[in-house]
Amino acid sequence: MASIEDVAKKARVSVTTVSRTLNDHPYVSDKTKKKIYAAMAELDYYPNNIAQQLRGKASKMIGVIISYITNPFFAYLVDSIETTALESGYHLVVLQTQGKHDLEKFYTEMIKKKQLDGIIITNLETATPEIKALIDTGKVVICNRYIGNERLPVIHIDEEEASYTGTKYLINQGHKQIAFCTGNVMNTHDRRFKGFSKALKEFKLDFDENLFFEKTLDVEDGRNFLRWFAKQDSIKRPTAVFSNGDQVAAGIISEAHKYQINIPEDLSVLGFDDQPIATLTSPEITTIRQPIQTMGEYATKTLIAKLENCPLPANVDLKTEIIHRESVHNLL
Amino acid sequence: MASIEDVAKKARVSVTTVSRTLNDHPYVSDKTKKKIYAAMAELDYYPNNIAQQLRGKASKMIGVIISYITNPFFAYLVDSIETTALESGYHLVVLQTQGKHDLEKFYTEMIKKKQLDGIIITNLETATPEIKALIDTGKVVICNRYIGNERLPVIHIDEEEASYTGTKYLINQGHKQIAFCTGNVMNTHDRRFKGFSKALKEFKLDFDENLFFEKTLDVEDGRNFLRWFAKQDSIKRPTAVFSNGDQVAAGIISEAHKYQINIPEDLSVLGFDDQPIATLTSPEITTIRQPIQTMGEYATKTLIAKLENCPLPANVDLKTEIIHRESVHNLL
DNA sequence: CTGAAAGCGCTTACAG
DNA sequence: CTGAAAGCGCTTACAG
Repeated sequence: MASIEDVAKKARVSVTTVSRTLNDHPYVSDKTKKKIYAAMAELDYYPNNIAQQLRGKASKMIGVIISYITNPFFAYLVDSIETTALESGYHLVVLQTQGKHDLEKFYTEMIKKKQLDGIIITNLETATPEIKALIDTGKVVICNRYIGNERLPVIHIDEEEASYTGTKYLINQGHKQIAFCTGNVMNTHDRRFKGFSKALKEFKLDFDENLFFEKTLDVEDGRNFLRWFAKQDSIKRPTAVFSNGDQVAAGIISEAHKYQINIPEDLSVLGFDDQPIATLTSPEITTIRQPIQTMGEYATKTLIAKLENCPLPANVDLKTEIIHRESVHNLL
Repeated sequence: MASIEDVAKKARVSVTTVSRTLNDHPYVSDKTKKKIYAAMAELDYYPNNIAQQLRGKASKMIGVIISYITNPFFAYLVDSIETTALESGYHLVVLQTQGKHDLEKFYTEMIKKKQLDGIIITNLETATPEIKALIDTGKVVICNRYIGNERLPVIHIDEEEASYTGTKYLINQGHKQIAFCTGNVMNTHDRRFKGFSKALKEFKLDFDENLFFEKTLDVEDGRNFLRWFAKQDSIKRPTAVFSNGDQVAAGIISEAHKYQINIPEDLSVLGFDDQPIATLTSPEITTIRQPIQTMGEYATKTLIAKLENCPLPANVDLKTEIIHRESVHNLL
């Protein structure tokens, strides 16, 4: 690989001048520039980005920590982050934890090793002092969710409001026994559960603990829910389920076909996210749309602004919205 | 940020000794090591990976060029590549072209700039001399597909065989008018089309050009196909469609509900890939399973072996298989 | 407009 | 077992 020195020799100038040409420094004569460009082309020269970084240039690489890229929610989030990052000249490293949360520490150390300029963490599990320090230096931004109970700046939708509105919608359709699925374990800090409880309370409905489902995240969890449902006495069955995402909803709907359970007549299913799958099942999924793209874009712009000490992007409203399709039945 | 020199000073040894400790060099006394570790901890020292790279260490970053991460096929491929790479200590940079193939050049230049050790290209469009040179140096591996007609080493399934077998299966179920969807434009080098034609010829069936559908890639393209189908006279309609992936198949099936067209009675749909969506539609999709995970793993191991001058991994058989579900009707 | 030289933070051949 | 010094390929303050 040709180095800047090779170029300098071939063009019969100093490395300083070559470097200046590379960096569009004003004080290089056109004649010299031409010579240098010719030499570069001849040698197929590309500046060694590593050497540039050692001289203080940013790596222009940011990371995103996610659980699974195969989860469409994250695929869409990563898409939006990658696209936004590229616009500012950054490349994106995908860091999957696959549920192993000890990898979070390993990944964030990449900042200290200078491999990465910054990181976007989605669904932070625990805020270690290291991560908090990194947040303070502006090299880490949290997006989507933070499970712990400390106050931390997180870019997210209003989970409580979304879930409150969704639950109220179900209640207004005449549902009184509503199952609730969460991706976490039971946790009073869970914002979606808070919104759910608030709506219930408002309508003086009791919450039945047997209708609470923990760690319900993907298609298979949805299928399992339906299998549980099928086993219940018809009187004890919930009439609706607040599923924790369209993947879960799709699993419920698909499995229902096998048990001759009619969706939505026997069970109304409310999704979350509004992923493409929501229009591919039969019936299609009524769901709470989440502005994934805007969220990813805003998180990325915030991180890059912090990295470059620029003014932060204007606040955006991460509004959610109920998309009415076919999986919720009106009992009234 | 503390540097190796800071550590050396604090531990009262030379930087050489610190470096040796860092790299598990044998000739450092335990006593010295202890002092050094203590100093490192106190200073929260992390070796600057950039400086290490400038001294010849690999960046341990590889890239993968894909069109869209939101396409589940690529999400699964990237998942498998990332997981395999991490096992060898490599991190993965996701490089989306989003259809803009001029980005391929920009991305491969990251190798020359030393930002990336190597790259896996999926669906290479055109093999420029630069890319061919990179393949020769072992820094680029092509995975999945190469559209051009030069002979290039590509890690892929036997597309022709898969498509031949799938088509024969449809014919054996009594189908004679079979529509064919491809992601590309009409191209006699298209392996799937070759396999399709071969099966047709074998059974002395004519291919109807009107049943050939170009650039059919995603859910929306599937919906469009169904809309076209619904408009045809029943006699002119194909009885089956070789869709170019489960996304397309899912779009067809979903749209069929809206047009009162029964799948598979009115139209048999054969998918490709065997993605999770294949069990979520109603009816579920009969499809040709593709070993995406094995393919990603093998491509990654091959690239890393080449980068590290190790023996290449043993050849694996990337076998495809028809998964029988509900979307193909037996006419006999 | 141009160049010599220091230095970014490491590793390693050489010397002890 | 330990250390002084060169050098990886750049950029930049300084001098001209």
